[in-house]
Amino acid sequence: MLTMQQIKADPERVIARLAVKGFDGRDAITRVMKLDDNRRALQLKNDNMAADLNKLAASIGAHMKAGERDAAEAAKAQVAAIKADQKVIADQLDQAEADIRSILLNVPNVPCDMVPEGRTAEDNVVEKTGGPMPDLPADALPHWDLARKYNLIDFDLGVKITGAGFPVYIGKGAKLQRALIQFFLDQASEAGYLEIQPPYVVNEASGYGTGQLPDKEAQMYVVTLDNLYLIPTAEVPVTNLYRDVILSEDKLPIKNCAYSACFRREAGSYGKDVRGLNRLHQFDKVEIVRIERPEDSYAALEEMKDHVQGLLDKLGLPWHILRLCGGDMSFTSAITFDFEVWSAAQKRWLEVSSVSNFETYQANRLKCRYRGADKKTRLCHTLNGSALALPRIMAALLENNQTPEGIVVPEVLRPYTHFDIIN
RNA sequence: GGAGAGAUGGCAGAGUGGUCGAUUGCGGCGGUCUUGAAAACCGUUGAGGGUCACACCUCCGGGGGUUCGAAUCCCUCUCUCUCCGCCA
Repeated sequence: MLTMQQIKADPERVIARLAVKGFDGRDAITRVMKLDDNRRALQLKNDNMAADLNKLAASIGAHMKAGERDAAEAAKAQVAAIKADQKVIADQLDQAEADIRSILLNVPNVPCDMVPEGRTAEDNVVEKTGGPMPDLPADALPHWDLARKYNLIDFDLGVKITGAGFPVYIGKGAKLQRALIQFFLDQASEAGYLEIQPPYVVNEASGYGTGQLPDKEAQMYVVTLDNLYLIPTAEVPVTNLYRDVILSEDKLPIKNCAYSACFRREAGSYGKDVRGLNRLHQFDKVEIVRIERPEDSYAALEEMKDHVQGLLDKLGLPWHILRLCGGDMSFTSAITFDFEVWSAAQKRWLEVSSVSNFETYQANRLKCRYRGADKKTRLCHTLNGSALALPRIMAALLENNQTPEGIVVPEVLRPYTHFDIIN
């Protein structure tokens, strides 16, 4: 959530930038500023009354000791009078704080200056393109047919034991998955990310920390008996490691990576969007997370983009980077770059990574701060990105690398798969 | 699942109604001493609100209550630990 400081620093700019996200924030921002003025006035009144009460309470003790019963009783009467008034003020103060919070929770993050205007995915800007475009024959198969042909993935078995969107990987399909995970983790380690193996289930507080709650509980699987949530991404447990902490500045930047299974309910899509591996309820992903000093976060973002691009280049996949327009960005992000790979048989781009800077938006809710050289505590910037999500990488690899002899495994994966072709 | 104990500052650990935002130790920071370091000694060291800066206010797991006054008493919730049972 936004901080009062950043709103008060330049409310007009905040309103103008929120409009880029298609969010009309004028009402919310003006109201929240008024409420905050009111809150400060109430706070002052409340504090002064509390100070008086403290003094009176102390004086009662002194009077009692001195045996001055009457003076003590008089002070008690005074206390009772002030307390009644203070109760009213305190209630108003609580209300003002609650109002501010509930407004701010519904205001999205402010997109940074680099974010282009636009409403939908159509308005995203292609920033960069790379990788070799495959030249497949007209009868090239989509990955779901390849998966069946080579017995790599069984979607029907998944339906039998769990339901749609829970594929079963078999044989070389399973090994290719494992190879990709290990490859991604090794690459991240090499780039200086500390590997974390987090729980796949988190508590309510963590859900709030990264913003899945209170809004998006419908997108998560919930273990109601224990009030726990299956993680939709490793971002949730890993980022929450830094909830309610004050880091010393020399600990920054923090660079973590984590493999996890990810669970998403994602109801509401259909057709070719959900065919095969395109959209699943359970999938695997390696995530990178960074905690940065504010002045370093945009350099970090570039580094993360380079890292993801490097992975795609090493796998030999054709990719492009989209700079998301305001309307297509997530609620919490200040800027997001999506990586898509070309799926040659489906003839469409598939999103495989999303790299974002949240600036202080997430850190504010998490209370993730650091202490600078001046001893002051400040909010960190948080960033994360997929590096990478497996299913669509798998889909593109299968489709793009199909040959009459079989599916060729990219060079970099062979040390992990121990085979170089699927046939 | 059964029984018991506990939750206090970065950590350890005192504190059972007022002088306690909290003894002490460790750790951190600054200094004295030293060529330098260690040791020793001295000082300092939680967070949030508020203020130009002070003052002042709040916070001893969360919430509620008793009291003029609560870390301390009562209720309640959550979590952790120990023992037993079950178990990869």
